[in-house]
Amino acid sequence: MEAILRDVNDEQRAAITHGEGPLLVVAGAGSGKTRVITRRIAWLAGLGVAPASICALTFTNKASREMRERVEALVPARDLWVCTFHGFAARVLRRFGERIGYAGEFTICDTEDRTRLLKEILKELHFDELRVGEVAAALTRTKNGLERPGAPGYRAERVTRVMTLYQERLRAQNAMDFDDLLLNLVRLLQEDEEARRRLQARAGHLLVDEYQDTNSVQYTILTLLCGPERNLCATGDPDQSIYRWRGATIRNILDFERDFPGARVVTLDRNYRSTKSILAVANAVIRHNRGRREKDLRTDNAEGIRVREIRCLDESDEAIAAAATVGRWLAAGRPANDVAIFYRVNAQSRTIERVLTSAGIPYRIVGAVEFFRRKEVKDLLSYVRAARNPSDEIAFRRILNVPPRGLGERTEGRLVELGRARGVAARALLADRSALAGLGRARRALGELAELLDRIAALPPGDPGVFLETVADLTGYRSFLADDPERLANVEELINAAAEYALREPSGGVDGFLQENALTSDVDGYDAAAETVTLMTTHSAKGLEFPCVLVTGLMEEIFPHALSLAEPEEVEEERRLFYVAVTRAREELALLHAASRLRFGVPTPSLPSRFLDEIPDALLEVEERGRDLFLGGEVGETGEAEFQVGEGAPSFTVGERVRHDHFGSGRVAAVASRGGTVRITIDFDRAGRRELALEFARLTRG
DNA sequence: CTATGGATTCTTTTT
DNA sequence: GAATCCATAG
Repeated sequence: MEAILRDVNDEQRAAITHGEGPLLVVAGAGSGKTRVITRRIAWLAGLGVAPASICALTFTNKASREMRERVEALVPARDLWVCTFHGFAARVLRRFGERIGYAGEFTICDTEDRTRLLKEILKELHFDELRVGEVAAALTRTKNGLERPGAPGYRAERVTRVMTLYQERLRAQNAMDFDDLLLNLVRLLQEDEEARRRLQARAGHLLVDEYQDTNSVQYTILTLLCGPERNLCATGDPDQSIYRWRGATIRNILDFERDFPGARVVTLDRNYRSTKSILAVANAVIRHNRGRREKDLRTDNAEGIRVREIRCLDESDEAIAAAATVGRWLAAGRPANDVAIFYRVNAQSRTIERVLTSAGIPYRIVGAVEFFRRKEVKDLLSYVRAARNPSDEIAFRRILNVPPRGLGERTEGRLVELGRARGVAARALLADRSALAGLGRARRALGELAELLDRIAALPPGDPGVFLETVADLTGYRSFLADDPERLANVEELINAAAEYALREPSGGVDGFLQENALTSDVDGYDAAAETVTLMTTHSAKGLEFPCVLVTGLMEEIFPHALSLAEPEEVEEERRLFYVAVTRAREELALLHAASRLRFGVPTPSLPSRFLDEIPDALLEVEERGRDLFLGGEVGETGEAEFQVGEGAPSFTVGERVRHDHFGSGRVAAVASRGGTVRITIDFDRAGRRELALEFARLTRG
């Protein structure tokens, strides 16, 4: 018990040890919020609350994984539910789905599946004037209960028709999209009293992280789930609300006391993460949001070094500046995983990657081209889906002609048409010889496909690793990809991921694996042990912290993003996003922007972000870059970054005396090449032994 | 039916 | 610049 209350302040203690009834923890960035939640769970367990009646919900997989790990460090957490809202819904619906009309092995459709389906419907109905993106947006808005009443008109009517058809098609395939998961959970909780009672027991103590990001559907889930006991502990920070576009309403957190009368409210505003310099920047910027309760984060941490603003020429130059800054940190002896680089949109990562690669700086991207969304991975998984859920037409049509077996558009169209006419899934037709009679030459190939799918369907579903291995084998997918080693490697990685899942969740089986990866974008924590710089969007950075942070692309129309500029409220959300970025940093923070950027491939002048103007000059150390200031980097004729390291990095021999800007003088103990970089180990006279990246260390002899 | 190249369109952020 | 769509040749 003592461990649970070690190193906590009065407010944190109050939250951790709060008894029954609703509790709201308004927790500023870096104020120990996760610590409070995890210890509160441990505290409850210590009081004798059964772990099986504690349930902690988060928004991202990353957050739930971290929370689970940290709880496990305190108490045995096997029976505890720690998962995302969507994960929770999927798990529940897998068990109770048939009570609201879904078969057990329903399919979860991702964004790509949704886009495909919508596109097809638009084509079918000849609604050429509607764009997929527009309909998709309307769909989510509607499902999240935010569609404004709006003027009913010809266009809106058509959108509604598409949405209705979309929903029917999903239903017919025994499939749900992400939004349906939550909606169906609401339906289950509302309509099925027994299920509700059982789930309420499961959520005897309900904890929700990032409460400011809940939307109205999630809010409904929470109120239904926490039942009359109302043992709901919500934590959040209005200043970090960044999912308005997904329907999140700050109202939920602002109205907590009204929604849950008698709630206790604890405010944590002491920051334990960042230096004073960094917090000053964060406070200065967020102050510009209106309609916000005045609150500054305070800290007893050191002043620290000033936040750096780096003015660059263009995107390549910005990437070079980022690499050079990272290089300096590495050279100063920081491990690479101390460092994170943030950007506003995923597309920005490409340039940075290129430069980091040529600079030999190891990096890892969190959530970019998501592993489970890659073509080859989705193809193989579609075989599994089609075999496990015979109604899954999206999956079936995806693999119909992959690898190519002479079944083209025509055949696909006929199959679908025929299926619709008979009211069965296209795949079911394969079993029916007479149905195929009119299909001419394709019949033979279809027969073979039917046999293949039957064989897959007959495989034991217990071990997903073996299952996928066999699927890759039976489909001939490997030889199909024979001359594409990168994709082939992805296939192997998928099989590995399945095998790993089998070890982690022995009872999950291939269906559990399907479900998990539908809700996971990349192979998280895949090489967590590796010493690498982390690249990610600012959205994915929420909840994390790093000693050294670089925020790139601080230009108008990027950050804040162009699409947010029309609405003041959306600009405020961008500002909160920037606030999130800044408050991730513990010790060092650099803010980068460029005078020019590529827009649809055309160089376009760009202004520094308004957020930079909101920071008082005195808080920033400005680094101005120009052609002659490049630290070994140069913009080549192609506009590509060519990162060269000085005059060819000088070589040193073991035993030689060297000098370093920061660490002073010392003796070379070892030189080794690792992962494309030359690492040099030096015994410094005063700083002790350090391993540095030679190319960035800027060592001199003597 | 497939492969190809040229035209077109596109851009937030996540589950 | 890149991904996706579409028309045309093989």
